[in-house]
Amino acid sequence: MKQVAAHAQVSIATVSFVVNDTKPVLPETRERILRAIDELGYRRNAAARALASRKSRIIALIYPLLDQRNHHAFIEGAAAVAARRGYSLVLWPIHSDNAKTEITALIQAGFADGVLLMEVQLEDDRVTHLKQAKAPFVLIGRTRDLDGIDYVDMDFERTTRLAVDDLMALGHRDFALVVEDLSGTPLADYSPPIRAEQTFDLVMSERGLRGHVLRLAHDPEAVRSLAERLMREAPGTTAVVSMYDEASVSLAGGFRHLGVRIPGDLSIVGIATSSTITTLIDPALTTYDAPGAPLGALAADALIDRLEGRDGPPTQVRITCSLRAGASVGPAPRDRPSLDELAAGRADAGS
Amino acid sequence: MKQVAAHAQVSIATVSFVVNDTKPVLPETRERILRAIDELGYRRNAAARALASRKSRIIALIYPLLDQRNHHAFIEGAAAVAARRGYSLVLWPIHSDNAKTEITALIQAGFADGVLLMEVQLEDDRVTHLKQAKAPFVLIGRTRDLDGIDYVDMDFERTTRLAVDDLMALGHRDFALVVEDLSGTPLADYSPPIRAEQTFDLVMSERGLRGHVLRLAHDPEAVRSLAERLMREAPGTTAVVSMYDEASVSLAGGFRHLGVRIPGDLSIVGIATSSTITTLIDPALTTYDAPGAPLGALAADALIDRLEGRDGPPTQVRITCSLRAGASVGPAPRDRPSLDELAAGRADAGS
DNA sequence: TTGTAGGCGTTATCAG
DNA sequence: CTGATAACGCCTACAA
Repeated sequence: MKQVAAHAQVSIATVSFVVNDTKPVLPETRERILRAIDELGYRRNAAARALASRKSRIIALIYPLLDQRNHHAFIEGAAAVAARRGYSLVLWPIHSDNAKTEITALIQAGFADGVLLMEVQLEDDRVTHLKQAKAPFVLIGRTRDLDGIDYVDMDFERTTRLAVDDLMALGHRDFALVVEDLSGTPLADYSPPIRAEQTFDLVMSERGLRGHVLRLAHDPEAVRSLAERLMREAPGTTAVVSMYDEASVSLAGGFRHLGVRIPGDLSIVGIATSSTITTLIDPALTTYDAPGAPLGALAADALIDRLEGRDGPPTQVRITCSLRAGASVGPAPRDRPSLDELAAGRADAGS
Repeated sequence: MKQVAAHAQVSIATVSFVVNDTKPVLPETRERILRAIDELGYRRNAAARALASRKSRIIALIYPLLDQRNHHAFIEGAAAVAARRGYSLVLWPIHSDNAKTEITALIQAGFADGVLLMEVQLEDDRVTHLKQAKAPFVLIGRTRDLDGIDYVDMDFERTTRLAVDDLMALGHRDFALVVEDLSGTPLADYSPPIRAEQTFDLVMSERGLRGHVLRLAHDPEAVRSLAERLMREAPGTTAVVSMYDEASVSLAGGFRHLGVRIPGDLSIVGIATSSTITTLIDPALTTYDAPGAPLGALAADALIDRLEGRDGPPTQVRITCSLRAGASVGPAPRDRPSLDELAAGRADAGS
């Protein structure tokens, strides 16, 4: 910086002013400085800057290591906004075991100015730590207590209703919902499946529909045999709403194998879908896609707003998943035999 | 730090010595200092430390945004090693468009001491930039020119041979290989599928086997119709080696639907498998799993070694994928009709 | 609009 | 083994 100042015949302070755009500088001086910067290939030192300004201009996205979800779209959305606003988004992998230490270290060391937290649980220790450390943060997802908390989230309630309504309009009356059963895992308190299930139950009773819930542990064998299970537990089902992408794959494949036609005999839709695997299902799954990129962008914007001193009411946004047409949905079949009879019949024909 | 020094009645220098373990300190003084640190809840400031020592103790894993691969295991391996050795691993999302700017910024700004680079292409601009910026780096994957370069990689050659050999031992003589066709994408020059294909061709001719290669673009329709395509192009195939997880899912599902029994009529194995989706295939896919965690760990270790001044020959490691048994492999069928005849026969029976 | 100068919190060198 | 103290590179009142 000294060299740049000398080269442009100004003081080092002036260089700082143009580099940070923090004070007005005559166009010609600015020009001279920029040229000097360019010629000398100068880049400001992040550590020194952070030390002097007490701001790192880094936002940390706490990156859940225990988890196999697909966060790509979300990260992209957040990274784009961060870049546009002069921040760096950094993914900080932490184990939930030592969350406390790592989070306070992250903040107290001044490494990050603020935090984006994903895979939020209804009661989430990390949120407590973040509050204690007085770190600005924005949740992706929701805790039970949302008072004064910035968050962005998918609107699972509306998405669930939307999916059911669309299927109802096609004449379906017998529903099943597939959700992950996370009890016993570190994500036991993760709310999306819980909320989807509650909404589903509610809608079913409101509309006088039949609804069966399939909670499915993250266990290959359980997932693989899902079609058989549905057939057994709710053979009258004509429409399945699945919030578990891998299960959707298995379900479609399993029924196809059993001779149940999709969507002729059974309609399937995915909700809150984030993996591309569903496009590979045959027929391609109709989904209500998770709005990953917009959520990431909103979260980053909200956080940076806070960092830059915007106060006011918390950002609390929910986005409904949007429909991506596939070929797995059709009108409710008339007088279709139960799924097990159907499968048995087709099996006879095929033997 | 001043407060801690006062509280423990030593100089601030001494505090630094115990905090960094950089000079011998009397056990009792150290004890006093540690206690003071604890009582005051002191944590050293990352920026100041980086500024004074000219080291950030951060290693950046350049995180490919364009890509949907599953890097979880790898990241976990690297993060664990980094933590153990007192470094922070940070994932730095960059678009390949402005790779040059972002990489030099990352290094010149002193943000990271070194870089881990994944999804390496045979000719990779980012490597050039890294060299220019004189940044210590370790590749996960390989460039064409490896002279003096630290890298860790999967051994696709040996893995491919291994898979073929195991299938040969079961009597298979008619092979097909499924690889991603990345031409026309930003990853066009990504070497794993290229090398697997070359090895496959080589092994086939060495052993006098029949081998058919299916290059498959990342296109839902193409993936979905894979079984039909194989049936058409290489109806004599009895064993498929797939390096494309999504395609494996589609293939297994497709053949099951066509009445081709797995593994009775056709064996399928996955190689370099990194997603858990293959466990959901029915029957569960037999795979040679990508050694993500060990590779990540090795890469991080190699990088930190460099950062800490170990010189000597470059780390150049290749790890072969290890077998995870599934139920998709069996002995070669005797006198099996061609796949299309088989499917036609079963379809007749079923209609 | 620009310059001066005092930190920012640590590390590291050099004495003691 | 411990203590002073000069950097580290930049930001930011405060002056001019």
